[in-house]
Amino acid sequence: MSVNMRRLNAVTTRAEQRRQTEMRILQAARELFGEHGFDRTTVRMVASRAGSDAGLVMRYFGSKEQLFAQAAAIPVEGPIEGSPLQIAEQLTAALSEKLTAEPAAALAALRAMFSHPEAAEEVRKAMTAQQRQVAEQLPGEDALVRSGVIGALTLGLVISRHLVKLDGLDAGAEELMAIAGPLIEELVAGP
Amino acid sequence: MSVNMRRLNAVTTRAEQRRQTEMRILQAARELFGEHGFDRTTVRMVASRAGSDAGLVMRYFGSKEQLFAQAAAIPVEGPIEGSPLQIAEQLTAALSEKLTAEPAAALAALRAMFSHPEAAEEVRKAMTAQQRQVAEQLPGEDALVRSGVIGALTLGLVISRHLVKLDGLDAGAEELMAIAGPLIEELVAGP
DNA sequence: AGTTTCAGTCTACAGTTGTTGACTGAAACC
DNA sequence: GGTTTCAGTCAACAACTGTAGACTGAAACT
Repeated sequence: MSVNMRRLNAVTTRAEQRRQTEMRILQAARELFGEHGFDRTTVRMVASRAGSDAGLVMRYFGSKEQLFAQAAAIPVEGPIEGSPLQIAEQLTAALSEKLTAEPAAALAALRAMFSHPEAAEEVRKAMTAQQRQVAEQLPGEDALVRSGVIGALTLGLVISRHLVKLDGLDAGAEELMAIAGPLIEELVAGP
Repeated sequence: MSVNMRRLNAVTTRAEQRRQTEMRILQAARELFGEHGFDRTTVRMVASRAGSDAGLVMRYFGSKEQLFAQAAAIPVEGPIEGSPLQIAEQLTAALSEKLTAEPAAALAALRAMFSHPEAAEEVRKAMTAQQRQVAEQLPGEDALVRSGVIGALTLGLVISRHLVKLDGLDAGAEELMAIAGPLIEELVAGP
């Protein structure tokens, strides 16, 4: 009982304290990058919201770029496969989730895409990968174009709802899906 | 013949020289704002590409903000009206034009929208106005939502094509319209 | 011809930013 | 108990930015 034993009244050990601080910084970064984009978010702002210090942010994450990379990492989406009908179901389910989910992290990546070339490239890669995979399983000559339109529709809906806050798109997710769902089915089925 | 007569060998008068310089600056601003967004574009970059000087840009346009406002002004779109069939036609025509047109100015506005709050508000206003106007003429209970989805689809297509450069969306505008057109018709018609 | 205007250039300033390094105190170890 | 480690703080720097103002020379006017 030599190591790690002095945790009697100390509520948090040192390693855990650090982990918590890192998480607070990362969360603050996600929020701020999502609200103001990469360029308008300063390291000092992040540190301040996290109740921390700019120097510490640098030490823990290396640079603002690396902090951003961790904060706005695009979650990898599972493969979409099956019969056209199943594909349509999975696509609408994915869209529904994107419209419902807490938008902080996704917004950070989307915002950055418009001012931060590397982020744009990453979004492009993520979208292209999924789009290609879907296209392979769609019937028809213009499968790639149609799956591209599906991606565009998804992107447009997410941006219009969470970023532009367009009138009407603040409707319930079910109502939106009732309208967007058939469009996706139609795009999956082809002409 | 006292005024404006010394234009013998002088290829350009002074007033015209100035107008040309202003135009060069404005064009350079459009290009650079479109390529790099508002924050990543510096007044010096604009001046340099225009073969001019940063101080001069300030004197002519007042501030970087005002320069941007002029460079990225959103072109006012004509009203859309008529029978649902005519509306669908006008909407598809508008989309087709947005997919074909030179994207510099539009990109500047779009890029800025995600990092520049005032620009975001302006885009929101422009989109909302058109969307409301369209919604008024659509049948059905959920007209506003459907016209919102039309806006989202349009936005998503423009962004995916010009900014993300998504695979498949680099197809000819006709091919794209052959796919997107029916979707718009369906959204206009309602359930 | 002499004076005024003004397009264009150059220099400087004040504020902000990312980033670094020295310092401090308490927890972790022997 | 004494030493080491390390999370957290503070102050400073170098680069860059928007912006202002003084200056220059030639065109425009009388």
